[in-house]
Amino acid sequence: MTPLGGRSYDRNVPGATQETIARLEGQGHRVTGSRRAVLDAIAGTVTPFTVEDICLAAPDVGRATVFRTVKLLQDLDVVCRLPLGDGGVRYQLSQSEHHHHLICESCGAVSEFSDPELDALIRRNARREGFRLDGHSLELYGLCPACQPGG
Amino acid sequence: MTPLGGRSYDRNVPGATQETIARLEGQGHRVTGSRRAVLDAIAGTVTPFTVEDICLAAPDVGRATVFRTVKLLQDLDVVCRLPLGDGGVRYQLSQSEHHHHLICESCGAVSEFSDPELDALIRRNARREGFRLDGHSLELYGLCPACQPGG
DNA sequence: CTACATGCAAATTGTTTGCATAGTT
DNA sequence: AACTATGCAAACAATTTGCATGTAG
Repeated sequence: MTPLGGRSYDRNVPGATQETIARLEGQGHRVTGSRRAVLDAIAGTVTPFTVEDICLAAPDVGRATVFRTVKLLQDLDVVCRLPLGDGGVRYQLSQSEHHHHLICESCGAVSEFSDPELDALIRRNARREGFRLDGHSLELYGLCPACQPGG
Repeated sequence: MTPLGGRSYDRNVPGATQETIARLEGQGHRVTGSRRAVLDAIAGTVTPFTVEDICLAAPDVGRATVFRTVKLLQDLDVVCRLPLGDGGVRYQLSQSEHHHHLICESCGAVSEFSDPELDALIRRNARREGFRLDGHSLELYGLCPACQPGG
């Protein structure tokens, strides 16, 4: 993937779309208008996004196609599914580095952070239980600075 | 769904049902036959369970009531929802201590662990980002000992 | 007796599939 | 031209809701 050394949150990098298109071609998938539209929608979305977000951002693409495309992107490891605590299904670009989510229960904002020390500790716990770790997800729920009383 | 063998946290403790009934009464909720049946079903289930599991174990209780009861138990903090990677929804008794989940992507087994050091690190990250932390969820995905090649 | 709980079925919501057609390569 | 992808609608699956009836307190 694009070696974006970029910021942790806000918008997805524009280059990601181009690179994904290259990957589609490389794997023998066709680069269609619908797929471009979905990729653009994803690139313009604050992570993490829902299928609904994409449908709104790419209104000319049918729902079924959005679902099919998101699934395809999952298979290509371009996006990954994010199991949120509220049961809602979200996706986000699979980024090179691990990050976790801070979810504001008041305004719904999602920001990200990463902490190598935390990841190391997680790996250690998995090892202790005899698990072969493939991935993990960590979400913190609370109030963002702007939503705190007196903040 | 393959039960996870040989661990200490396989079955739910019998006392939990009685305690939950006491809590229901204490909060002004009625203790009905359906609710008892659902609680018994949960008590007899290997964690984590699905709504379907309960419907099978308590066939005389209508589906809607099972959903309503599980939601009530969530509100009472008797059970908690588990966001699994495959999108399936499971629940389990909220255990006394804070814990995290190890989810086997092969057999679906879910085991638990807790690590105060990890929790402390999580709190520190939230503080650094200015978040007022209310809760968090952490799931690790991988292969359990039994499902590892050569394991 | 009164209000809350239940069951059933209809209504929602979220996701997948069948099929004829449009679009890529 | 060959074959894949799309859109639409119907099919599904999971969960919620309206309402008349049952029942715990």
